[in-house]
Amino acid sequence: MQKTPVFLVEEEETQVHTTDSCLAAMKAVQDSLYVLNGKWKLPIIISLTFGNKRFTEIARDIPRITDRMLSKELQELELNMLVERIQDEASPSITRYKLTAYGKTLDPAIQELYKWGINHREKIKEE
Amino acid sequence: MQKTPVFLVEEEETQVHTTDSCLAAMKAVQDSLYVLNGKWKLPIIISLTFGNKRFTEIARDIPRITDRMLSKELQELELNMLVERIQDEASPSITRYKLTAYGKTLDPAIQELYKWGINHREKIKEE
DNA sequence: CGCTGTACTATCATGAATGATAGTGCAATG
DNA sequence: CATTGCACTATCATTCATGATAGTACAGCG
Repeated sequence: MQKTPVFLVEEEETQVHTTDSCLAAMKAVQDSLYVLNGKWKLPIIISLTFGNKRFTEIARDIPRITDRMLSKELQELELNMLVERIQDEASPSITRYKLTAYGKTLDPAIQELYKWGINHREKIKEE
Repeated sequence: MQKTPVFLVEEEETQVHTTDSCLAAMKAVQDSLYVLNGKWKLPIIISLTFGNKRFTEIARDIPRITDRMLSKELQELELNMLVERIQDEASPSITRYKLTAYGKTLDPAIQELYKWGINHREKIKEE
């Protein structure tokens, strides 16, 4: 069995060939976070998992968000095809936002972050 | 079969009682992100999932990170009990960092972010 | 017609996060 | 014993994300 040429010392096992897959993992995760970056993207997405919403409805869902931020983040989410702007057919002056199918693929990740957050809050309380 | 009281359907239904669980979800997710915030926390954690490492080893794993940032982030991760600083018993001048058991509980979330990141990169390539 | 609500955009200010650079004390190494 | 590597810390500069505030165009409503 040939080992790939790593820096080693002591228990070689500790360090064997970390870097490739490690780097790949870091990159992938950073790709995700890049799309979700900023303070408000996930709150917005979460708000929209509860139904299609109008601008002000989202704003009301998310404490302390400003119009400027909501507008900006929605645009970025649209660019990344996570969120879609839709016009009401009946009254076209009404705009709504909805999660795209692609946006919904974030659900498993959000679920995990949700679970961990809940758990973490518990843990903190115990101290 | 009783349904939990959810929103659904146009008009009033769209907004019925979203806010409570929605807010809870947002908060939990934000709790998670609060702990993982910054550019480097997840890369560090990922690096450490590949084995206990010394300061410079982690630094080498993560392109472009500076000593200052690595040091700072490691401290925060320690404070949050995700990472542990350990002294080698044989040669106590050697410091290593390891993921705590608690730190490992982040794994499912990281896995999902990883999967999504991979998938997203594919999607982008297709365009 | 005036008022309120919606869905924004524009401008400016600020603070926090990060980067760049330098320096420290200690250990091991040749 | 000089040099290199390790594991940091300190200081300063800069950028970027966010916040604060104001303003716009359009619509529906009474």
